[in-house]
Amino acid sequence: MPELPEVETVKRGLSPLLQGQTIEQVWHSHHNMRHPWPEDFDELIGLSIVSTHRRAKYLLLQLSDDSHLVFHLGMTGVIRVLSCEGYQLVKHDHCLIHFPNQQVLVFNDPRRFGSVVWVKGPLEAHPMFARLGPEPLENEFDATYLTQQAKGKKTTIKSLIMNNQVVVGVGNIYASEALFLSGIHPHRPAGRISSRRLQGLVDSIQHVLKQAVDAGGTTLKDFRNSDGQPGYFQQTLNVYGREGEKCPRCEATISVVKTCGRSTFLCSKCQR
DNA sequence: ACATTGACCTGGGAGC
DNA sequence: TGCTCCCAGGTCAATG
Repeated sequence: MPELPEVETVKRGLSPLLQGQTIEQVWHSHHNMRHPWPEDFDELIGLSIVSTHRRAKYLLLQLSDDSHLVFHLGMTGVIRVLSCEGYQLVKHDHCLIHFPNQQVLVFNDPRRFGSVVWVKGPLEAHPMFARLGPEPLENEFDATYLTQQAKGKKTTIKSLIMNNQVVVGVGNIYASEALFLSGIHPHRPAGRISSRRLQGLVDSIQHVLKQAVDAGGTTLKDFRNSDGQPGYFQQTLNVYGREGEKCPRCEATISVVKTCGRSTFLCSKCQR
């Protein structure tokens, strides 16, 4: 289940394999993904990949005509670059991109929450990107900003930090973890938290995301990086998926509650 | 305008 | 063993 650190890990793995490669052949399945397949997909042929980037949970391939091929991994998407010699399609393969060096990019996604979109204009003008908030690891995301975003909001703090218009890349796992680290109860109304505590939350979000990036992402069920290797961050999760275990800070028991339809793990003694 | 819920989709695990 | 049910969660449309 890729969040920001997982997509960043994939990007770092793919970058040296893709940079400078020219697209020689493309194929996509006829299954519906989150977005329809580009009708002119074949016109990718002949373009080359200038650089790879990440914005929020989107993986961006900048092409030689200044367009971007955008991948979203959804919940279960995996992108790998393999030798195309003798490569045979496996179940849930949805997109192949062949390169002249006998390598092929393979996008496999069992649940089809992911997508591949070809954006030809400026990214920030595309509806998918137009309303995205700042990157959590960049300077724009700080206590002043979060305090301003939280002001007057009745929604829960967990819902606020998972809102892409407020800040991108914080999914269910890292939201639970950051709220634990900063001692804030996930159900607390966002507008009723002091800016001092929001500063702590910003620090926690950045800390947990940096740690996870350094560990190569979290592996829960599905995530594999571009080498097919799992991430190692799950070994350092404090509360996520640990219902019934003891809080690492106090001796209370970790519980799970539902917030906006998502499981939220917390220590109700440490988090107020 | 803001806040919350449901739909999308499949595989895996629990329970019987 | 095999069946059914439920859950996982990112995003956005629909609803409150």
